[in-house]
Amino acid sequence: MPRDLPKSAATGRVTINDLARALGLAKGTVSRALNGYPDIAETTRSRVARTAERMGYRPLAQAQAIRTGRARALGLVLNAGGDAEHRPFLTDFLDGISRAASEESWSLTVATARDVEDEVATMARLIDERKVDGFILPRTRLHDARIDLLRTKGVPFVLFGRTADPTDCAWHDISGEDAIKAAVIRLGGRGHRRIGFINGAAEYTYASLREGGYREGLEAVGLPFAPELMRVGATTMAQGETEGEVLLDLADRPTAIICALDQAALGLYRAARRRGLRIGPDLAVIGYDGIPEGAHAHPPLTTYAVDSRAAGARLAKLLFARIRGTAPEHLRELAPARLIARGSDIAECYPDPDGLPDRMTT
Amino acid sequence: MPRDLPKSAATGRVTINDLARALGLAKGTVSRALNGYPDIAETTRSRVARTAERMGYRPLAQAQAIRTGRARALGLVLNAGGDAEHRPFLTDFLDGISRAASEESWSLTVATARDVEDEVATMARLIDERKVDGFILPRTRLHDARIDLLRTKGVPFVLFGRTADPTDCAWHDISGEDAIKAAVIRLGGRGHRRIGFINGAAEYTYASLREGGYREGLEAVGLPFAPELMRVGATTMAQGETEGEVLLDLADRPTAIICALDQAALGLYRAARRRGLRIGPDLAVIGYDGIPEGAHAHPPLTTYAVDSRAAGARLAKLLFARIRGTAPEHLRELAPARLIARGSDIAECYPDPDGLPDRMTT
DNA sequence: TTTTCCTCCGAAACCGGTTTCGGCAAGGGA
DNA sequence: TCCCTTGCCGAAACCGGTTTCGGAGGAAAA
Repeated sequence: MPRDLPKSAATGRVTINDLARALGLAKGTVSRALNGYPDIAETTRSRVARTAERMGYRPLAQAQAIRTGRARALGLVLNAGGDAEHRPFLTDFLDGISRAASEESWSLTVATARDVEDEVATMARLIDERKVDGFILPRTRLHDARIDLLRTKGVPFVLFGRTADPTDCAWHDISGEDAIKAAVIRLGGRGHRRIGFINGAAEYTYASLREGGYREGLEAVGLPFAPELMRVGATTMAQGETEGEVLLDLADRPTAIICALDQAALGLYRAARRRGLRIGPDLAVIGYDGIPEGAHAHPPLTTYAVDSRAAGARLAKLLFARIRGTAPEHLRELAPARLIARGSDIAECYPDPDGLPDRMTT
Repeated sequence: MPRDLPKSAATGRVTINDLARALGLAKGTVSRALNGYPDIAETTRSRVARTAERMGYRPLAQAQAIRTGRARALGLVLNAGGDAEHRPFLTDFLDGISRAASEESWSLTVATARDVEDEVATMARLIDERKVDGFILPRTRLHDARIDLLRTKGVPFVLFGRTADPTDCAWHDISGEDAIKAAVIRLGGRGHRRIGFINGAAEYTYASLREGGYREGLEAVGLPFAPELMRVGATTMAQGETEGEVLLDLADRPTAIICALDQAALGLYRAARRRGLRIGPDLAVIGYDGIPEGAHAHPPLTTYAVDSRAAGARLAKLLFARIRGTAPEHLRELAPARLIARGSDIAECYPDPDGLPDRMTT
C-alpha cells in the first residue's frame, strides 16, 4: 500500500487536504475535479476519483454546506399531536424517502410538532439553522400555514397531497378521488342504490377531494347525492364505529358504505356486527389505505391500497428536482391507488373458516 | 430600530460577523461570550446575549460542526426490512426523541435499512460524513453488529433494549421480564395451572429476557416449566394466530396464555374464537405493548403498556450525557411497563355490548 | 518566428463559525 | 514607584471544504 498517510492525525478522517497531498495537487484542484468542473483534464479527474475512492475520502457535508449553502438534508416535520394514531405506514414512508435520499448521499432530518403553530415554528428553526435544504409536507390542508411559511422564506418544498392554492407548489399525491369514484361505480354496478360514505378529517385536502370523488361516482351511476348518507371526521376505528352506527340506524339504511380510511372501515365492521348485519351479504364495505389488518378481517376488507414507500421515494426525487431549480409546475404527479378486491363488498357470504360462531374478537 | 443591518446581504441570515459589527466587538469575542468562556466580562456577555436575541441570531450548525466536530444531530437507523409491520408507536417514539433534542437545539437524522448489514453500512456512512454525533439503537439483539461498529469507531450510542455484552453500553429499556413475570403470578394467583407463553422474535434480546420472566413467574407460583407451553417467533397477528392454534390444540391445553406482543394476542383471539373458546371464561389472555387496538378488542385486552414517547425522550437525554462524556455505566435505566387491567384475563364473561352474535369482525 | 488562444492547474480568498495567543490596562502588593 | 497579576478583549489561525482569478505552457494561427 502506497504512502497515503497521514490522514489528518487527530480525527482519523481523510480530508481533502490529505487527498491533495497524496496526489501532489492543490486542494482547490481536487475539489473541482471531484465536482466536475470543466477546467480539469480528464486524466486528472479520473486519477483523483480513483485515489479518492481508494483512500475512502468522503466530503464532510457540513463543510460543503457552509460555502454552498446546501446541507444535503431533506426535512420532514411530523405532526405528533392529538389523533396521531392513524399513520399506519410511517416506516414504509420513511424508508422510501431515506432510500432515495441516500442514493444521492443526502440524509433525512425528522422533527415532530404538536399542532400547526408548532409545525411552523419547528420548520422555521430548521430553516434558520440551515439544517435542511427543503421540506416534504405530509397531510396537506386546503389552507396550510406551512406552505405560506415556505413560500415567503423561499425554501423548496414538495407536498404529499394537494392544497387550495397551488402557486409555487410541487406535489405527489395519490388520487383518492378516483379510487372513491371507482368504488361507487363498482358498488352501483352491483345494484346498490343506497351507498354511504364515511370521510376522514375535514381540514385535510384529501377529504374534500374524496368527497368530490364520491359525488362524481354517484353521478356516474345515476344516483342522487343524499346528505344523510355522508359522514365526516372518522380517522380511527372508534370514530368509524360511531359514524357507522349513525348510517346503519338510518330509517332507509345504506346497503353499501365506502370508508375514506381502512381504520374507519374496521370500526364500521363492529357497528354492523352489533346490529346483526353480515358484512358482504347485508352490507358491502370498501375501504381505502390498504392497512395489513384489513387482510385479516372477517371478511377480508376490499380496499384501495396506497404504496407509501413508493410515494416517499417519489417525493424525495421531486424535492431534489425542486431544489435544483426545476419549476414546480413540472413537478406535479398523481398516482392511482390500487384496488385490492377481497370479500367485504360481495354478496356471497364469506365462508367462516370453520363455521363456529364468532364471539370474541377484535 | 437601531442600525443592525446589513445582515449579510446575500442570504438574509444574520451571521456572527453582523453581530460583531453591530456590537463593535471582534467576532471571536462574540463567539466566546455566546459560549460561556470565562474570560468575558459579565456586562459584555449579557450585552451580546441581548443583541443576539434581538437580531435573531442563530449560529449555523454546520459552521460550528466543522470546527467542534459536533453536528448537533442524533442518529436513528430504522430497520425497514421484512416484518417491519410491528412498530406500532413509531410516531410517539420519534416525538419523544425529537422533542428532547429540540430542547437543546439538536436535531434528529433518520435513516432506514433493509437488514443488519445495511444497517451497519448506513451507520458507517453517517459517521464518515459526520452527520450525527451519536446513535440511538432500537431493537437490540443479543449479539449486535451495530454495537460492534460503534464500539470500534468510538462513536457514542445508547440502546433501546439490552445486549449480551454490556461493555461501553448505555441503555434505557422497559422491563418486559418483570411484566411477564407479574402476568404469570397474576394468572397463577387466580388458579391457572397451565399457563402458556407466546414469545416474540428470538434474535432480539427482549425475547430471551421475557422468557426469563416467564420462567421466574412459574417458579414464583410453584409451577413447572413445560416446554410445550411455550412458543417463539410471533410478532404479527397472523403468527400469533398460528402459534395460538398450536397451544390450543394441545391435548392438555393451557387455560391462560401470555403473549409477548399485543399483536400476537389479537391473533390468538381469532384462534380461540375459531375453536369456540371464549376469551376470559375459557381462556385468559394477557398481552404486552399497549397498542390502541387492544382497548377495542372483545373483550378488551389486558396488557402491559409501554410509553414509547417517554422512552424516546429518556434515550435522547442519555445520549446527550453520553456524548458529553458521562461514563456508560452511569447511564443505564430500566423502566417498568404499566399494567392495564381489562377484561381478557378475568373469568367473568365479558358482556357483549348488545348480545348479538359476533360473526363479522377483524 | 511571433502572436494568440486554449487548456489546465496553483494560489488565495472565502464561508461562518471556534479557539489560541498575546497584549493592554487596571489593580494589588511590596 | 515599580513590578507582577489578573481581567478582558482583539487579532489571527484554523476547521474542511468551494470558488475565483490569474498565469504557465503548449498548440494553433498569422
